[in-house]
Amino acid sequence: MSGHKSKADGTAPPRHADIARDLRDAIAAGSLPVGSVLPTELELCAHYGVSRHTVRIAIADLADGGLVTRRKRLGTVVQAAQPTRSYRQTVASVDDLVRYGADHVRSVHRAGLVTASPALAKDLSCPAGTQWFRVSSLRYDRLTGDVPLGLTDVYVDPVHAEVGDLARRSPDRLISSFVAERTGQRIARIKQDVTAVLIDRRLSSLLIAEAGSPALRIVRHYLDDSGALIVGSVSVHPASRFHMSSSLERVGPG
Amino acid sequence: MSGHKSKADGTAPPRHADIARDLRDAIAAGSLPVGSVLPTELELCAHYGVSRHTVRIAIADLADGGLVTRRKRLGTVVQAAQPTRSYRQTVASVDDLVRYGADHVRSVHRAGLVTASPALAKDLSCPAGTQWFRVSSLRYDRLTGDVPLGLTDVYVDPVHAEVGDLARRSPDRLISSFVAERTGQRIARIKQDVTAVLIDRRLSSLLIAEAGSPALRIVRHYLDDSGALIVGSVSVHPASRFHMSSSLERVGPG
DNA sequence: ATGCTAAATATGTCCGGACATAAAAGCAAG
DNA sequence: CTTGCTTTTATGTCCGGACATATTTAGCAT
Repeated sequence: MSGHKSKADGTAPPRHADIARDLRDAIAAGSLPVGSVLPTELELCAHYGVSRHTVRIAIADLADGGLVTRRKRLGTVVQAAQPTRSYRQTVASVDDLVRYGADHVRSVHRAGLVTASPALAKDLSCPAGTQWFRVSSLRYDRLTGDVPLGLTDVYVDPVHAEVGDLARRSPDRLISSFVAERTGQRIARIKQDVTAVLIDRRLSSLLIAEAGSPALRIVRHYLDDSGALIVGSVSVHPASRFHMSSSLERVGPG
Repeated sequence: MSGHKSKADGTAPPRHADIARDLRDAIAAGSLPVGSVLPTELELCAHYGVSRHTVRIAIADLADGGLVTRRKRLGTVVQAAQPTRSYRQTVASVDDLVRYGADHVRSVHRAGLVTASPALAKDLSCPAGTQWFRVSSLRYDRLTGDVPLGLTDVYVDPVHAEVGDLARRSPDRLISSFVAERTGQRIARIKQDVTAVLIDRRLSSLLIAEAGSPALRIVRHYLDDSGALIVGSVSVHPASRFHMSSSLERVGPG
């Protein structure tokens, strides 16, 4: 151990950082390709001449960066070849994501079973003909309240049809959170797709907006840990009343 | 220690998680307010009857969530009362943010000095009448190349007017990165605002898209560490050729 | 009162050991 | 060949000890 006291000159990194960097380089260089299993903790201890504690800290760093995942018996599996995280957008909740605040309220317009048309099937990445329970709601600003900010269709498995009533009774809460509660599933990932559309004649009367005027159309998939779709949603917001703001900050080294 | 074997029934969380939750609750409840110092590691060991290792894991969890920061001699200081980071969107680079990949190329359409109109002043959060050097570029898909994916106006301080030539010579690189390099400033934060517009007559010929058709309009501010605007940009993308996809994943506890 | 130095304090790194847990692999029986 | 049980394997939790490091505090000299 006395050899390691030489780091007392203040210029040497901790051992675990060296090991993490070594492993990170090996992954990036392809010698530990995506899908491969890292040497076991004990093998790495032998290889680097360090304690298991030190190896674990190093690997935890890789896991935090999303490069590897760890499973008992199977080992430590490479998930990604690059630490890809240089900018980060953080939101506290799904509410923040959709830019609704405390002054917005939802009004359920209609709810019921629907069969996925080819267009809806494309939105929800499901087979055409799939049955969904749809809750359509208009979103208003609580203070002004006169015209809707947007219309959102939320799609859930028909076994959760009771969320229609729950949504009516709790207009301040998102439907996706009701479903997550009732199923015990956790929303682990949200995929979002934004595009621009023209408001058609059907939406124009609902949204009290001129047909042909521009709107943002946002499709969201709320996914659980295994990647299964828990809830889908399709929102349309007249451009004049709604925009999406976000902020990304740099993390890690430049 | 034998009392702790009772967690072998599979239902009890690890001890470090209980301690982290306790501390998190105390912080949220205000008994450990922002700016205060947590009990020392050794005090927490005595209080919870656990080893220092266990306490450190618990506090590391709080530190990862941004609730506390740790300093030698001073101790562990509460930074925030709420864990604000539940979902995270990560992008590797500014290129990824704007959804341009290796198969897209930029063609400079025009470059020159402009004076900020009230509308532009609103976009760039600057006083009307401010002078900017503007570089207008069309973005094409390298493979298909026939119609533009969008038009982007980038605004920089006129002292950096040479980026116009740089942009012409390196059509694969973002102008914001040129500016950052030349000024030695680092893009620390990117603010983005997305809305929907109709393509007007001027843009329709540039973008080879029908006037009145929908498009995404994206305003971005590239900010340095002090929050100063380094570069502004305004992009318009016909909806039929461009959409914004993003993915947010859950971090930290449910 | 000011400045410098040494001591004290709280966190950071690392070691090694023991046991728990999840899950893959192996083996035996039907 | 399939099923069920046991063993083995790799990670996860936790203990306790030792030394290093950054930095504040206390003490002393001018």
